[in-house]
Amino acid sequence: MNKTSFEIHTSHIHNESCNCEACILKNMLFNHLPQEEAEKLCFIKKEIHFQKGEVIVKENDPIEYFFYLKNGLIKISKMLDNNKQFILMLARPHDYISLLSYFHKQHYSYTMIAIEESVICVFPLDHIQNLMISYPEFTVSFLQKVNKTADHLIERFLTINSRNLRGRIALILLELSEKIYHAKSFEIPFSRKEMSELIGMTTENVIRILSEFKNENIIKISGKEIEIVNNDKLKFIAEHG
Amino acid sequence: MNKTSFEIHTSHIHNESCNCEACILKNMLFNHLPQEEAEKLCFIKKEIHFQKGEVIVKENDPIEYFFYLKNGLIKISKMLDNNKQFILMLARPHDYISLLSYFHKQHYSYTMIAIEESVICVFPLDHIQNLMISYPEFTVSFLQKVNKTADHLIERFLTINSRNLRGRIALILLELSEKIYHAKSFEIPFSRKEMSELIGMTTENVIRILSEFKNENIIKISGKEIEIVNNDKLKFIAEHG
DNA sequence: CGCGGCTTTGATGTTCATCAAGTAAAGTGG
DNA sequence: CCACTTTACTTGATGAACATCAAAGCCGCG
Repeated sequence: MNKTSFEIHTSHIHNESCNCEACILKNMLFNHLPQEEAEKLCFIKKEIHFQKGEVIVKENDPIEYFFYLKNGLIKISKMLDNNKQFILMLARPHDYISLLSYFHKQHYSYTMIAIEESVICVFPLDHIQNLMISYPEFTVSFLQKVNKTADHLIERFLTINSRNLRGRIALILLELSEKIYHAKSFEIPFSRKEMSELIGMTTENVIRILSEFKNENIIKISGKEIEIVNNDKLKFIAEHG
Repeated sequence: MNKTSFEIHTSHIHNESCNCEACILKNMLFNHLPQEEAEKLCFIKKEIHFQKGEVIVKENDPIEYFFYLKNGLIKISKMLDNNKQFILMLARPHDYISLLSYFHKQHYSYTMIAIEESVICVFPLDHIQNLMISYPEFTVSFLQKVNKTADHLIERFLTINSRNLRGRIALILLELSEKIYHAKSFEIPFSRKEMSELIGMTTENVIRILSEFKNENIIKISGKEIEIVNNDKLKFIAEHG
């Protein structure tokens, strides 16, 4: 509980040859570092693999590394006072989700859990901090990323909060379809309970509304397999619901 | 509408002698600048005064200046899709609220309105940006501030959202009493309508619950004058309500 | 086979928004 | 300063949205 999950899961670490050009160099953040620093980073980094459901970091874990999501999908959540989880957002590669907690606290404010098989790249925290002092443009681009992530998170929160339950379910289905899977048919990557945590409602009502949508021929659904049949209607519900 | 309020209100600008030692030097942010840069900033800055209710910046205004709140109290809000305002947070001096929008967008994400007589200090944006490149520690301290503000905002949002209406009213009354005025008796700095926007409920219910608290001898209230009589009970409601 | 966790549906009750209507307060123009 | 208008505040009645409770089916696992 008071150690990072990184250490718990060291068996997952893969030390690979430095083949991250495709990742790092495409990345606007690292564009602000000279070639040699980028290569050094690439050499230093460790890749850690997580299976679906594995905890990457826990709320209140000490921050000991800097990391970012190379590929996969994770959920970022926070415990509420009533002992319920609330999922703040889903994060994909290049969302720089780790940034939200860094640099002003010693401990993570949020829990991050892989909801699909994911790979994160881990760097020594002090190395990144030194780079930030040496290359101010690098730091500024961090700042931009943090602001963008925070804005997105607040926007999402406000949007979900101003919708009724049907609207919320519609929103999350569209998010999965458009932002994550880019497809009308996909497998919902979480349980009904997780889905309820993602949008702040009860599990029963998630199920009820999914059934409604099914009966209204807006979706086809069986277990976690879902197909969006009437996309326009779903969009209408998401906006006006 | 497409100009910043700063320009609309130029009559408010006061060019004063540089007497901001008490403000800037006490400030951890500016500790990362050399003396001469801090003095230059102090000389460049313009102070702008706002009366209660005046708009400082509007959502979607272009960001043309860097500013921070020297003294006073402001509310930061955002328009929801249903055309209702939601107040994200109250900000006091040194909250660096302006930071939330900077550096990744050309326009403000939020509206900021003075709810008490307030003074902001305004700097040319490019000057600050140049300082950020020249003094990385300064930039890092910005990053810390932004993260802290974002964390606080999210925390507040989640807390309010997991309470029933009585709990929300109790929370905001305690926030005013403990964080803003440091007193059991104070004048509520906003209307019942604004209060409802601050905690996401209807005006009618704000009034209803204030009346309930009055009848239960938890508070004395008359117009905007309020006195917290039973602080423990209010705290209980805020935590368990 | 039996147990626990996840899912589903139905019945019930609470919480809260909405509507309506009236009072108080505050600004406006003559 | 007073009549007038507008805005803020207050209370009650009603209904809708949603949580909670209860019960049963399903499925994987030991």
